[in-house]
Amino acid sequence: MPGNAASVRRGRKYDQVLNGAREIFLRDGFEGASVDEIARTAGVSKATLYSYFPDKRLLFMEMATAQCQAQADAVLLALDPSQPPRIVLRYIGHSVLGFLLSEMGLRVFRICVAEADRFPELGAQFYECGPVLVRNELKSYLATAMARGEVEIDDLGLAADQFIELCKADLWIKRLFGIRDDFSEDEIAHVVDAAVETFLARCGPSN
Amino acid sequence: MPGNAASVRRGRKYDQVLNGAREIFLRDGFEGASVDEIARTAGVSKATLYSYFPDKRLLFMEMATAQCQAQADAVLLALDPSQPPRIVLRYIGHSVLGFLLSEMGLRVFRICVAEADRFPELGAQFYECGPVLVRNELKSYLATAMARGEVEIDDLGLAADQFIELCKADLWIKRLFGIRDDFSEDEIAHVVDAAVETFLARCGPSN
DNA sequence: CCGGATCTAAACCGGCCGGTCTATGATCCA
DNA sequence: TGGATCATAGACCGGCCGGTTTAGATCCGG
Repeated sequence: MPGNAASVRRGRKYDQVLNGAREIFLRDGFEGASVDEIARTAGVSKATLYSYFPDKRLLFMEMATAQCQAQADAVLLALDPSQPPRIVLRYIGHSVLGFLLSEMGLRVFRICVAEADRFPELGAQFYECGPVLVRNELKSYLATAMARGEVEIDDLGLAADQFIELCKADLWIKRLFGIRDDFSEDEIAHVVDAAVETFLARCGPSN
Repeated sequence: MPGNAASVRRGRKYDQVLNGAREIFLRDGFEGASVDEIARTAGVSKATLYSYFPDKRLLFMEMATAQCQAQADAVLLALDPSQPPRIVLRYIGHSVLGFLLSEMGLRVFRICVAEADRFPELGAQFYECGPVLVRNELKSYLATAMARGEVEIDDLGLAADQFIELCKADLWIKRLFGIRDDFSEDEIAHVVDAAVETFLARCGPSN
């Protein structure tokens, strides 16, 4: 359930405030965003905003974790563990890259990374709500695939991490540092396919 | 040569200012760092600081790129291309992870990521001075190794990126989000070895 | 020992920010 | 209908920041 942090009130204007917060935080970052502008964008007075959220940081956390949850849930919903590795890995690769390369994924990641040391709960919460969920799902899929004899893996957790990392190759770092802004479906498919090939070369059935 | 940005003056106090800037920026981030404190730490008056660097952003860029250059150069210096893939890949893996997991590497990365969109030249410059150098060196090593028949690769650039990404698995994201602060040599060696194995499983000599 | 360049401390400026408070208006339920 | 709760606009506060300026100290080559 979404009630992560203490003393966040629910009520009629809750979503309204959160939407305004998302828009401004993602546009301007945590430090760059002004509470006045969030309130204005949300169509709410500053006093109202502060009656729902005790301070700026809690407001940001609530927004960021809601985004991650929604994203991770959407990915996991459509995953079919009965499919063979090539299919499932490609699906996960495209999902993960789709989020990481998207405007929202990029900005949430940037802000969480930037604020992680001045605001440690945020880093942990982001990690739990996003990367960990996908990683665990992939891990348990790999376990079932191994039970079917489709792959052969000793360290499931590390293997899952390796595959996720493989998917990021080239594209993600360029996006992160603004070298490139968007990528064709072909480019993404190329990287994902290469990730699948490399991954299965080590633990695939031919092994 | 270090003269990247326009209108940065050289002089007696140049390094002094840069050292103060490094200390405060890495401790507090870009927004968090105050120019007053940088000047104080550097043992220099604010007026002097502004006579060397036209503004805070240029000062930060100069500091960040100097750090990256130094780091990348140190790695590349000790690389011996005549060694076989397992040796060279392990060396590069340990070097890259050593930097990424270090206090300085972490902070430089965090700040550059955070400021990349409000400050696009910084993202590009960091990318060029750090990741790209290592990637290119690895790429050209892979080319020579392929000439010796030790590996078989069609897309050298993508392969280099894949290996770097494989090295990050598990450890780096935990460090980035503050889940863990330090890692044993054994943990690092385990991840690097797994990266080498996965990488060579696809393109190694047995293939 | 002089004179220009360099450095210094500290005051100063305009501006923005997070957060509080006040005084008024809307809503709702008994 | 009346009173309590909730929302509103916006003034207000203390504080910090990047950057400029001033007025004087210090250095150094000739």
